[in-house]
Amino acid sequence: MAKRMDIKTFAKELGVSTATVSRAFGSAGRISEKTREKILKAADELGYYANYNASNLGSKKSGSICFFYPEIYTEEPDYFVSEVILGINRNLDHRQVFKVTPFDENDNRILNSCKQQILDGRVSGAIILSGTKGANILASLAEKVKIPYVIIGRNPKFTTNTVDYDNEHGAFLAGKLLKRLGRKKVAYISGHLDKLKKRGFAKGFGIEMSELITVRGGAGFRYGIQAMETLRKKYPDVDGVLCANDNLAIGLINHAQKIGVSIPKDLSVVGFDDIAFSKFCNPSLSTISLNLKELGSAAVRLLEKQMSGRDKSTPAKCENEFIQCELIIREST
Amino acid sequence: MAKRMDIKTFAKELGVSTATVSRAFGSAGRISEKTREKILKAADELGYYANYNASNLGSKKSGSICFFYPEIYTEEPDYFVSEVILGINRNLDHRQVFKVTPFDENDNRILNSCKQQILDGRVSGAIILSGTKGANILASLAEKVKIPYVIIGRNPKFTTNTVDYDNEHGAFLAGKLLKRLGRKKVAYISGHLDKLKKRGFAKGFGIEMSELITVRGGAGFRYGIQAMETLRKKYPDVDGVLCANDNLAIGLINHAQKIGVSIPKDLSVVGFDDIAFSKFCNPSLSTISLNLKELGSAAVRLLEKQMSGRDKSTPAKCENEFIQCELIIREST
DNA sequence: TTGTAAGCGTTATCAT
DNA sequence: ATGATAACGCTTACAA
Repeated sequence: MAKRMDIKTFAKELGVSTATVSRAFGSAGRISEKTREKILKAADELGYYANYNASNLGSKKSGSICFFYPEIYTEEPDYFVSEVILGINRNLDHRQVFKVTPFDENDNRILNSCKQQILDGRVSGAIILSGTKGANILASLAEKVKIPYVIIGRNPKFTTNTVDYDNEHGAFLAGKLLKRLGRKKVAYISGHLDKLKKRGFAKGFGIEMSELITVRGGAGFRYGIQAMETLRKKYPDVDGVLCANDNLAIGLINHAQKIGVSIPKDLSVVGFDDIAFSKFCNPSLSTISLNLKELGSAAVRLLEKQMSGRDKSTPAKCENEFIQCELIIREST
Repeated sequence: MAKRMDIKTFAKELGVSTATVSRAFGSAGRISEKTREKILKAADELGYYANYNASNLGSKKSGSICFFYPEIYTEEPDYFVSEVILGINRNLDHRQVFKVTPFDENDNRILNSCKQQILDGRVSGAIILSGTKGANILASLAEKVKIPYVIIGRNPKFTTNTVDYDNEHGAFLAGKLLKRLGRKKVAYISGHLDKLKKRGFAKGFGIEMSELITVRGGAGFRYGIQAMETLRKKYPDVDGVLCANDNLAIGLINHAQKIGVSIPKDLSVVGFDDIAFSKFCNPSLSTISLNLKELGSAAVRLLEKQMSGRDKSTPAKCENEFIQCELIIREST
């Protein structure tokens, strides 16, 4: 890094003290509007900026807002996450620095690096996408070091500061829909957070969970293709499916069309998440909308509530936000 | 933040000096393997971590690798960017902290915040997605403060440390394809970085640029729908299009099908970028592949070359990387 | 409202 | 190989 002007030489240049300069940039007052303006103007001209690390060290304040999420897609971008990020970004005060950090469940080096970020003061607020062990570890850590954090997704270990949505109810709606459409035999294509989805789906369709056919899916289009293959070979009489996520559904539909299975005539397909693409596939995808962007927005609201209503030692505990699932009926059912 | 153990008390606890503790975590040697191990073990047990800001301040080293990109999609996630990020993430040494920072061309507050991040030492290496004024500003800044940076995309103002790809040639391939398919009249649906694409497209199809019909598109599905409307109303005889990006193409195809235009019979559609989804639409999308992930990987390679082969005051100038465009023929042509 | 100076928790320089 | 200590560049009592 190039050497930059420091506060001392800048202050000397202006004939004021370093304290005054510092105050000009802060929001604590204790400075006349006139000198503040003078200093800000001079800073702009002379190119003075406070050193970030020094500033944080001095004030004992720290870092940026950080979004931690498990990286489960490796070949394709995770559209779910992309849209949540969109929601976060749009609602975050843009003076806040926002950092996006994927972590790999199975790579301890990466997970440790995330842990350390929380521990060493780089993160002043964390948004954590739930659903994996790693997420739990990070959330516990945030709790322990008492930084504001919010968890997206239900998590039995954390009952406060979460943004929740009801996978079970969403899947229930899907099951009910397929029943109403007169489908005879349904299957669930698994992926992520399957337990609740299966339960809801079976209930909605009016069968026991034990009767529900489950086909292994995954995360990403290709798993949808595989699942469709399995379906054809092992369960040719299935005429309705719920997929654990939209990508899976899109891959499945794609392959169905290739092998001459007509959607929705032969097979009704319901996705999960409602990513932006779902509206633009052909056939467009019926799906359970999780209101992804709203999920991100709510997380930010919760985080900011904690950061503001806060005695300096402990972040406030906030009530949870709840995001309603919706059934979006399009052409694939 | 909760108060944590600092290096002094930790060192005292162990009966060593703070310097020794510091060395145990660093890589500069000057410490016996035995004491290092002892210290690392104790740190783990007692929960000691170096404070990030203090550490950076002391060493005059700074921050993280940062990816700056202009946020042009607001309603939908930017899939182009998502895939580039994937490429970056996969190739970055995971000890590096990676920060993703969208900026808004038109919001000076955000742009300033980015500038400040570069200036105040938070960023130790920048990857900048080119194509906008803001990108130029940030790149100039990086150049000025002498941090390693790489620019993705051609930029006449920066002739070194760039990862380049040839939009013009890609579009040329698209034009040639449509010609070969016997299409009579083509149009270009605009979006981003249009000039070179138009030139290449016209050349490939064998017409003058002035003869090329251009329909206003944008970024995002919805603009594809609009463009298809325009096409129908104003240019019903167009039988082949190149869209500036895949989203545009997908939206266009979607609407075409709704209004009874058969793809590719009535209209051949070529996209640009080759996002993951293009393979899974129906019809699947013929497109110019920019090898998005490879773009990210190359950027990291270049950045690391600068950071390693570096005398301490100035990052090395590195040769550019060049990523080949490819024509991917699928069902939409 | 402003200045002085004591931290903030490291790293790096010199000794030893 | 280790220890003492002066930076590092800022913030914030405390004084004026």
